[in-house]
Amino acid sequence: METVASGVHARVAGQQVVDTWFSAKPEPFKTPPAAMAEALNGGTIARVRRVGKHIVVDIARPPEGGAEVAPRDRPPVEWIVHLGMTGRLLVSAADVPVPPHTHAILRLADGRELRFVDARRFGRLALRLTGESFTGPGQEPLTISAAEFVALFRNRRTPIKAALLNQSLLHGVGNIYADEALFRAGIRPTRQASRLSQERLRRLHTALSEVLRAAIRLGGSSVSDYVDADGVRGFFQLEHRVYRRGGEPCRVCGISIRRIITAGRGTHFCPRCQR
DNA sequence: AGGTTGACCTGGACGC
DNA sequence: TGCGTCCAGGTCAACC
Repeated sequence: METVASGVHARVAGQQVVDTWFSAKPEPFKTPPAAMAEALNGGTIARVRRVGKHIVVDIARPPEGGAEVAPRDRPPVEWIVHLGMTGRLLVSAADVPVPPHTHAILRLADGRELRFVDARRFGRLALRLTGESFTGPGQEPLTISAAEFVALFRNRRTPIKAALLNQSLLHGVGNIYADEALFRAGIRPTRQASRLSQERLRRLHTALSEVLRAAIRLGGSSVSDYVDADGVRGFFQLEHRVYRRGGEPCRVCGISIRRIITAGRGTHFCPRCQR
């Protein structure tokens, strides 16, 4: 999400939205498409940023009314994009064919288009009109302190993997980075969070921060279809130690990586390196 | 209240 | 070719 947000920001910040189009599928829209169109048309993209797993597009809007009527200020809005599992946010020239499963198009003043494409329709689009800025449900994994991190998990009677994926605690850790951080911290994903020592929770805090920063540096993990705003894949998947490596040898000790289901998700770990 | 499970969707990979 | 099965960067509502 960080890679997508910074890439889209670099490409479209300052552009005016001259027209919008939305698909007829109901799933992607938490705000009705008509209301979204009304709020976005004529607005200017001030900034594109990441909040947890959400991408927030800040839209500044011109005053309402013309020469005859006294102009009325319109407050800025936030266009909230969640990519779900297969969502993409692409910036394309208008003559590039629109991919299948495109659900939203923002036509920009310079002729390019910002497109939201999502085959599985797990992604969501919404509009926020309220004054205060969107912060999301939990704490930011990249800025949380070690002490806050320990406090968040020390009383959770659930596998540490499930706790890491709980977005109301930490906002923005997904399945790949949960598995990779647990490997680097040497912690078995099934371990009850409340039974980990403060020392080990601190190690996990460090490992998570390092994994996320390394992934951002390499443009994200492209396991099957993740791409950035230009449709370019990331490279962090080449650094994965356990994710989707079930049956393959551990890069540290050589024994076979195991794949199990924890918290309803495919979970990968080394039985020797993670205790 | 906190924890766990299945449902929501489509498509790609693989086996027969 | 074609059909069935498993798998998937994530939430949610509905259960225990």
